[in-house]
Amino acid sequence: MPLTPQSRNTTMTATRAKGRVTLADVARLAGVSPITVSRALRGERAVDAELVARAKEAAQRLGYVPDPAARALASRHSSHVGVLVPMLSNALFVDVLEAVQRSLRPEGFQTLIGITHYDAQEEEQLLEEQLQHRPVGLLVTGLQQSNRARLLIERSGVPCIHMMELIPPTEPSQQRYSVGFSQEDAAAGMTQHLLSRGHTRIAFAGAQLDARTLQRSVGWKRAMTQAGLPTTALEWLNPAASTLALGGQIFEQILAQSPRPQAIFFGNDDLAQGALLTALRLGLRVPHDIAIAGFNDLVGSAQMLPPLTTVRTPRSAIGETASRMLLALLRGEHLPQTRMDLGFEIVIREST
Amino acid sequence: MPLTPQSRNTTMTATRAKGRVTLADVARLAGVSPITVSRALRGERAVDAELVARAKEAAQRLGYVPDPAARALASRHSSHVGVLVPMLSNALFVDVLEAVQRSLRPEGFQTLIGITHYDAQEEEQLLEEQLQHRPVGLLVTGLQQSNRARLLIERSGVPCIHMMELIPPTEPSQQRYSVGFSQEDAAAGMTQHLLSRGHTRIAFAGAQLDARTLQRSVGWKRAMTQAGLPTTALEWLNPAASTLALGGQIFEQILAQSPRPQAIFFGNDDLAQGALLTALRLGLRVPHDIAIAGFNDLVGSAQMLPPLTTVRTPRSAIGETASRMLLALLRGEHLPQTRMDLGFEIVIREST
DNA sequence: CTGAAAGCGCTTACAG
DNA sequence: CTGAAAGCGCTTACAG
Repeated sequence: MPLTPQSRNTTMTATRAKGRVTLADVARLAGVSPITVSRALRGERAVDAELVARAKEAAQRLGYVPDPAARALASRHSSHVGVLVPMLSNALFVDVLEAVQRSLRPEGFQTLIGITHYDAQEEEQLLEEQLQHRPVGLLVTGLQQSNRARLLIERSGVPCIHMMELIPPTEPSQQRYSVGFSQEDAAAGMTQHLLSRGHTRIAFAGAQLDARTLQRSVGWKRAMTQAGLPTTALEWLNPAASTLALGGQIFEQILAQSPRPQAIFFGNDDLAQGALLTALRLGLRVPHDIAIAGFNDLVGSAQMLPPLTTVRTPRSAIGETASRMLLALLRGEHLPQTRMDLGFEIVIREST
Repeated sequence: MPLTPQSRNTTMTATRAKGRVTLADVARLAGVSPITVSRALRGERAVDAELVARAKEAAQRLGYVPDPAARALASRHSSHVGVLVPMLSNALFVDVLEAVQRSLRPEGFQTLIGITHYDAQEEEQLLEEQLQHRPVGLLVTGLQQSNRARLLIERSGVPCIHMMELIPPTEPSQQRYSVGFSQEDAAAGMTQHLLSRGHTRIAFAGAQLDARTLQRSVGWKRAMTQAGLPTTALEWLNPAASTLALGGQIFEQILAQSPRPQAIFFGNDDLAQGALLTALRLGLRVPHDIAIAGFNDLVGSAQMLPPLTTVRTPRSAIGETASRMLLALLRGEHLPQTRMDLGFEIVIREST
């Protein structure tokens, strides 16, 4: 007779069929009621220390593992946290995700990762799917959710932390949390650095044209205007995805313009890296012939030729802080700050 | 009186409290039993066409959404698929993940992503966590799981597809599925290309030293040996993570050796890219002074100076095929092939 | 501080 | 082809 899962059960008497060790099994062994075991294992207070010890030992002995589905059904919420990021090919978000998982996993939460591809429709769809799983929390990128998405979040009652951007201090802070930095200030800061080098014709080139890239262009424009400089014909916006190859193309387009800008500030490092490589190919000397700056300090930027001046953004800290805020919220704590500005750093290397 | 979730319920009469629309609500509206609605909605056969229509309409009208937790509890399996990848900072796996999600989401499956950091212990841990969620399937990277991990998978009875590497044809194909290509053959192929260029001192440089990198070194060695060439003092293995910066360092180390190799085959593109940039900095002409080849055809390799010769690996196809195999398995289909060789392509650009 | 009862929202056998 | 019963494995009120 083959040893099927069924036949195996015949050898087990006290424990239930199906193989799985349940709370009832643990309770029986510990000599207490299942509810007490449940409370003991979850560390709920108001359980006698000795019973806790007995329950834990019994659970250990039987190799008991709580069933997340049963738990979710009974408690009306799962151990999932939904995370929405635009795209993993942007290394930025890989760092955010890493930090989120590193913070959430030890606390027993599973991350549900949704990739929106910078598409509000898809984000809405993903949100809907994630919400079906009754997550305990939501970590979303940016503030530009569609109206329906916003409504879905609100009505779900699930706490939501927005990452990367900051909710304007003017907004009445009602349940909306954000962790990030001012994209606009960071871009203005980089522009000021370029201005301090004596450049006056500073171009801004952005791709993808997501909200954050646009905010960076606003920061650039602000710094230019404050310096009394024109920005006309210096802004290069391309809706295509941000890549090395596109950076090279945009760079060549800009070079064809006359008068040629003295510096180009790219809205993301991959564009700047592509420009740097193209400059090398064309025999242009950076920064002597033209200065190049990037944004985000992505992998490879320090290895470029010359090494790229860029803005270092705190994405790991953002992922970690967002997770910590969520965790605090789940413990029922009140957050002293609903808006966490983690700042940025201008990293001056040799390309400017 | 404030409108709390509780008080809101008083306005609803027919439907249940708690707000959530349940199967029972749909059944009531459709005038059939809940089981019939359940079967109709899941597309289970053996339900009268008219009742199916009525059930679906009622579900639609009420905005019914099945509860995954209840479903999982009753059916003993969730809608989750566990996916294990080593690291997202290796762009390779971002492509795999993209493809997996693109294939699985439309079928109603949620992806549980675990990042192992190339650590067998962590993989084991992640596996254990994922298995608690009773996934319907597992997609894991490579074949080198720890014994305990292997046991966990086996005993769970959850179908598992291994990605990237191929299970040796000699292994009795019992329940183990694999999709990938021969890392060894691919490396041997690249080495042959280098040999065809007339090089005889061809070095191999690998980092991270995961199983696949090591298989590539074996392929390189095989091709060299077959060509009657020595490999002594030509193999450079570094356990550190594979990065542009490390590639540059290894490159300089190799250059210090004499006689200097005529070509270097890097086990991953990021290393090769770092070498290329360092060559540029040192004023070495590639491939004239030294030829450089990579592996994987990662983003940026085509933009390098000179563009990098490399092996294009079918990671999107791997993710997609693995998903499709899993889907077929879940439908109870028998897979004609338990081992899918998706091949590779030697992409010759200007660096060799 | 502890427990008996009820129920979370589905699906799985089992009848008919 | 359809349904009444039972149960999946927990936790939430509610008592004591």
